[in-house]
Amino acid sequence: MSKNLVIVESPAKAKTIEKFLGKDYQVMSSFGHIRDLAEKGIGIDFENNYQPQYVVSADKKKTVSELKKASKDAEIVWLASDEDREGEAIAWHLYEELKLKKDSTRRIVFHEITKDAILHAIENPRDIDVNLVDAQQARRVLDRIVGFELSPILWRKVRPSLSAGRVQSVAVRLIVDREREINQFVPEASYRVNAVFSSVDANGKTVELKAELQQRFAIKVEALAFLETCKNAQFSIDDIITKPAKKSPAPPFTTSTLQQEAARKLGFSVAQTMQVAQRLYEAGKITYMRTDSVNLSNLALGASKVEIISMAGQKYVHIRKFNNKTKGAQEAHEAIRPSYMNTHTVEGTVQEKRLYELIWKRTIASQMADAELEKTSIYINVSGSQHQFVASGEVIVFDGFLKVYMESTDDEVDSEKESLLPAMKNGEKLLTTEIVAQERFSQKPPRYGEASLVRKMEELGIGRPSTYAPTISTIQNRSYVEKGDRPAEKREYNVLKLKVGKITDKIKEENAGAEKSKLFPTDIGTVVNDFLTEYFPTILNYNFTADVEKEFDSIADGKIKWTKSIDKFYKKFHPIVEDTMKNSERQVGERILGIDPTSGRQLSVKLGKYGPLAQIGTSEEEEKPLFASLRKEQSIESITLDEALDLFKLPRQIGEFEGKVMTVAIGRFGPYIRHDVSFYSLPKTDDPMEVTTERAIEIIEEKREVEKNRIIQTLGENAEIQVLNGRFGPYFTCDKVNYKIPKGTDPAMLTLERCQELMAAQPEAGAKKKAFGRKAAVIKPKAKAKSKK
DNA sequence: CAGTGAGCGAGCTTCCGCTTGACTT
Repeated sequence: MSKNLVIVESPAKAKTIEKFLGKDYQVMSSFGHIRDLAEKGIGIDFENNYQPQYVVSADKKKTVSELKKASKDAEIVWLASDEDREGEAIAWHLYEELKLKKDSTRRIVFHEITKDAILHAIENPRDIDVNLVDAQQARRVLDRIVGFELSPILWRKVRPSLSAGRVQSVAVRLIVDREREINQFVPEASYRVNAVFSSVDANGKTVELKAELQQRFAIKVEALAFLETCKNAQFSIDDIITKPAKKSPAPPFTTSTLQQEAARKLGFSVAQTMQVAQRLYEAGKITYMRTDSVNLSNLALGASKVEIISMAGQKYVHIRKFNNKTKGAQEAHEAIRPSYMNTHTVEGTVQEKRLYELIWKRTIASQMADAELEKTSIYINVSGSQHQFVASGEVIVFDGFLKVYMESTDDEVDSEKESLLPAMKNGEKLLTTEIVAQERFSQKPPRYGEASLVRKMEELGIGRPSTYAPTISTIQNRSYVEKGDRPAEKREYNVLKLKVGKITDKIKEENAGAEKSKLFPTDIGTVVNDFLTEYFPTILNYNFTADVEKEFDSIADGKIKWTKSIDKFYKKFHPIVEDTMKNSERQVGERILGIDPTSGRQLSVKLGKYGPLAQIGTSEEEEKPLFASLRKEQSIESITLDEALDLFKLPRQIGEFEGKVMTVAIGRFGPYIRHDVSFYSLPKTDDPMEVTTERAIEIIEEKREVEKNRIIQTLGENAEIQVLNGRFGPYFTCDKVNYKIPKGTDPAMLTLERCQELMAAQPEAGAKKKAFGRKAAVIKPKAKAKSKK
């Protein structure tokens, strides 16, 4: 039996620390928080000064009893949870729940998992910081009050099972607000002028120089006038300016920056990044992945230096300490870095390899020298005009950290890469090959993706490293926002070109504004957001979290009692909750679009029981209203009267075939043709409003042809085995279970025996389920009930 | 797998932050 019990939050951490401390120390993990407010009801005693009702969570019962047992046997219990608000609370909950004694309990903290740091911590124990614990209790109770009082309002006024909270509701607001900005955005056009100049260099060779006019023209007439002056103008170099410049590396990764870079460079979703990082962490390959700190341990700095020297040389080393600038950062851990800097690559899945490599490069680069550049600008005069062209180029004099890593940006890639410029002299005369004035449009604000939303949240101090990924999932699970693509829109632009003394004027077409995997607000998200912002502007304010954080800081500093702080909030908040519950209307987000010209009745859109719908007439009128669902890509907010009217043109009869009527309509799975009792999906290329009788018959016959070819052969006495052509290629089916056919086997040549072999080799799905179900039943009774069905 | 849209009204849903597994097509 060990004399000392050390309790940390994470089991992987426990394993590492145990190695440092030797056999007198047993290290166990609490797996995070061990208890929380009661799940049933609100879990706060409002009659008794907001007394929190704590309960050991169901999944922590086992952990707690194990810890209790070990703590009884130990002489000293060392509470080594993280040094932040949550960590302090974990230590306190452990102290309370394990019924520890003050004399035999020590609170210790360390920011990095190194032997020195841990030994140092053991030598410098302290007491539990009660004020910091109280700040956490205030945070916890506030979040419970906000979440559990707002959500029921939504159940009543909008739809059951919805949710609201300090973090998620503001995250949704960011997306709704951005969507409105985009909808209201009016692109501004201007003319950008580019020229290609030529000259002869010292060796008599012709060289080219591309330059852009420093000013843009707002209107076509001005651009044309400028090109006119260029017709007979002289072009000469006015000045050449060369300036040194430098680029510095980005700091090492935090959770948020790792999520952003993995999204940009590897295309990972936020959740995927965290899963892969978790595996690397558990394998001991990287430090903890949920952190807001950019700090590196001295050990890591030293190891980085060694690596950089052996890889690139001493002059590439530049050891830096980065400062954290993010709001509310609590810095309980190090930045995310490789555990061993001399491990350049790891074994594992492709994803693990790629993420590790990213982390390694980012860490190493952060300790490397600045890149030194030389920026050159050549200014070119145009006789008869005060405007100047400028050509700019950039040369890397010393690559520094760029040798290993370059941070990506969200901005569209600037297509004109700056590069080396030809050698030229002041006053040199230039000839033009062509000058082009091209109409350009200002860009609308980009929609948020998962990672860029996380970045914005971090900037506002909303959410924590451990909650970014879950919050992003929650707002999608509640259908407040959806991840989706928007195709590019065709846009015309004007090009004026001056070449060999002649100006041509053309209209060209471009595709602009395509977006992939971005977050779009749904109608329900918009309705919920508008409702909450109207009635609870304080909570929905982007600064609400930052404001309450200040309050929590005061509590942590001992300046104010946590119950007093909560009381002040609750006394203002709760009456609004009651009032809203009683006096607000049911929220359907109705918009009246205008009058249906054929019936003269009102046309409106709103949220219905099964989603957004358009409605002709009102329920007060004698004649019943007509209804039509909105299409998936339409929204209450942006649909126009004409678009809504079109919805009522379906279902549409499109003639007869084999004596039966064909109708075209749009269902849950998109546009389809209905003929007799069968349904035929319309290919994407066919517009349901345009489909002709002939085309419909063609589609029906095509589908029948495919159906006919579906069965390759049947086997067995009662034809119980069918070899079929499916969406993913040939397969065979028996007893409603599908089986794969190995590559290289001709499906038409399959024999009954071979099929039976394959069936034996691929165990039946039902049997598998049963086995899992029984195993699960021991731990979770619910899983058993599920698998029986 | 493709038509809905009013309604008896039971009993359910929900927050944010710490941490890992357990389950599965």
